[in-house]
Amino acid sequence: VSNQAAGSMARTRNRWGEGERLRTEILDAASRLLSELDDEDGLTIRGVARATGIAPASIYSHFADRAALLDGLLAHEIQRLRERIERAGDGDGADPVDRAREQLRAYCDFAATHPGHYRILFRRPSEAPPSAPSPVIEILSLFQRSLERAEAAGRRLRLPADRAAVVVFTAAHGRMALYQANPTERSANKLPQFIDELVALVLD
Amino acid sequence: VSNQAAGSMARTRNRWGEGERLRTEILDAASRLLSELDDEDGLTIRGVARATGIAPASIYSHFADRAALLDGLLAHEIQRLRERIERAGDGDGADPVDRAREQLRAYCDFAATHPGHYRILFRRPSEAPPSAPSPVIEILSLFQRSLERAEAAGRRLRLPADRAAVVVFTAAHGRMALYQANPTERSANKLPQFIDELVALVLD
DNA sequence: TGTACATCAGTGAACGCGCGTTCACTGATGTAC
DNA sequence: TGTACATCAGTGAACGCGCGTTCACTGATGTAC
Repeated sequence: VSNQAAGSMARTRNRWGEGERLRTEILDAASRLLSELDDEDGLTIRGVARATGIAPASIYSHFADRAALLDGLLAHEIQRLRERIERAGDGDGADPVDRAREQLRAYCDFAATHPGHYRILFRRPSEAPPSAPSPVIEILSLFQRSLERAEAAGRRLRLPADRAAVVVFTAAHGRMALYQANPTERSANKLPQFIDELVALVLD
Repeated sequence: VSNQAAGSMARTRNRWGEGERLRTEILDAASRLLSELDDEDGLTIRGVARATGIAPASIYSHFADRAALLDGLLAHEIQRLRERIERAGDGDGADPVDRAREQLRAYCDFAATHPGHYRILFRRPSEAPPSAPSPVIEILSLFQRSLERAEAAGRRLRLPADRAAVVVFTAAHGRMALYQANPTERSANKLPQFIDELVALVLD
């Protein structure tokens, strides 16, 4: 049974004690919607309810309000991206620099193929105090750890690993933001070259 | 006479033949609004009209619709930023690398102090065909020219100037986007260091 | 010089719409005795 | 085993709101004769 279809498709309600499953269904539907709209403005309570196949009021059993829904979606997407990057770094090739490069590729690939999901990652959660670190910092840490492993394996960096990670991560993000503002095929083709140059720049 | 005040302040209408002046007033009011909201969602026809001190219908004499208004605002802000960067590069210090660094500083400073204006720069204009270059490319070109001047003055780069410009610009943009998602004082204090590292990375 | 008319800058009221949120509810499934 | 009741998952209708856009208009300033 598919829930992604519009109106006519009836949803079978969850069984007793399984009400929490709807939370995941809502997030999945919102995620699907985000990939079509590629813009969080279109992510409305009513729109998500339509995409999930439920009544708008049903959202409120699982999220306090629209802001909480977007926060939940952000956490959902951050986790998806983190898993992808970690998997990309698990390659059996022993060279830690190659693995860091693979992680960078996974990051850029996610941004290129899921622009809507990517954009939401940089939202500041609404409930969090201004002092709390943005969730994207988690992603930055992944790159930092990879560079530290490369250093531990004897590769020399031109900057301390934490600073090099900031350069690599911000350049990748900036590049993808630029690509999203101007997604030409020519630009997409140059992405691998960009990644290679970026890694080469921080290596000694 | 100030137009920035709310309702009670009456606006004196422009004289015959000077109707075009309202266009600028609208863009200025929208720009002011953008710096308060730091979010383009809040930029509504009615909101801009309120900030300008005119009736919503009056916007339509100068902009076809809301999308055209946002396009006009984008062009307005791009020009402001370009002027700042060009002025920063006009320093009397002869060293072209110092001048490039100053331009980069001006760029980051604009992003840090005008987050709302900065964010709108990466909007894709609505009327433009998908093949048209995004207006931010203009800014990228400024950095490329600076690096080419440095090369012409005998400084060696680790990458061709056009590729180095992409790295420098995207890293700066990514860094500022990260800062906006997570604007801590600690992060702001490290900005000069980041800029220095970035310039050093592309130099041989 | 007067006067009829055109043009200009801008308005006020109304339209239909989709939104976030609330509230009393329904019907199925579990539990206590 | 039956039965009264509690709890669960989820609904339908309604609310008030601000939005983009349209339309016929107003009053001041210019121009033709």
